[in-house]
Amino acid sequence: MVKVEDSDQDQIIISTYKQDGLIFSVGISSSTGKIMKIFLPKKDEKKNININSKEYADFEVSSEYEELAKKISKIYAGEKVDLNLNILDLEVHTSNNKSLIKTHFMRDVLLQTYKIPFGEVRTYKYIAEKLGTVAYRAVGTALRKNPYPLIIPCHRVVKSDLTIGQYVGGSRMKKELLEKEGIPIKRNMIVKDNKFP
DNA sequence: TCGATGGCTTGTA
DNA sequence: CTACAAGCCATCG
Repeated sequence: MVKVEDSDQDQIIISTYKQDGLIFSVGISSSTGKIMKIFLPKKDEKKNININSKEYADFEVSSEYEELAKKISKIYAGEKVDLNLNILDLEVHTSNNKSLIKTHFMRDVLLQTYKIPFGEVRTYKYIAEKLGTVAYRAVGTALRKNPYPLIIPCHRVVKSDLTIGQYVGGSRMKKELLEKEGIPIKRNMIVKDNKFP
């Protein structure tokens, strides 16, 4: 039986925006126009391109979505930016395509995380319980692979003891993101207030 | 397919 | 307070 691997390998358009010495980039599917990947800011431009070429077989750099990349930089800066979910590709793809959502569990985790309001946090346990499971740890594993950091605010998910927890961009970046949203943190611990569920 | 591995949680010392 | 073990479950190779 012959398996066709590259039937849905469409072209990815990469747009970037530079701000304060940081490079923000976003990958859009040329066929659907939806976001396939948000890259956390990088300092090194060459590194940025290397990641793209490693990730995608076929991509081109274009300024077409520069405004979108700019919006993402604003989220990083701590501004409250509303971006609708329908600009993201949230379909479940069981193929071995990279940077896509492969399971319903992962999709559910991402959707639940999206609901966390600006300036608030929830725990991994909370997300799991909302999904009716005790797979606390698997929630973390799913968020680790979040293709849309900042838009899907996985930085707002913290540990049950209220310490920050891990983050793909490093726990320092996670802490800074939370502080920029006005969440009080002492050492590595969220200071509990009435915004906590 | 199955064991190893994780952005976790809880209990115990 | 810290440290560590056991439990849990989705994912990966």
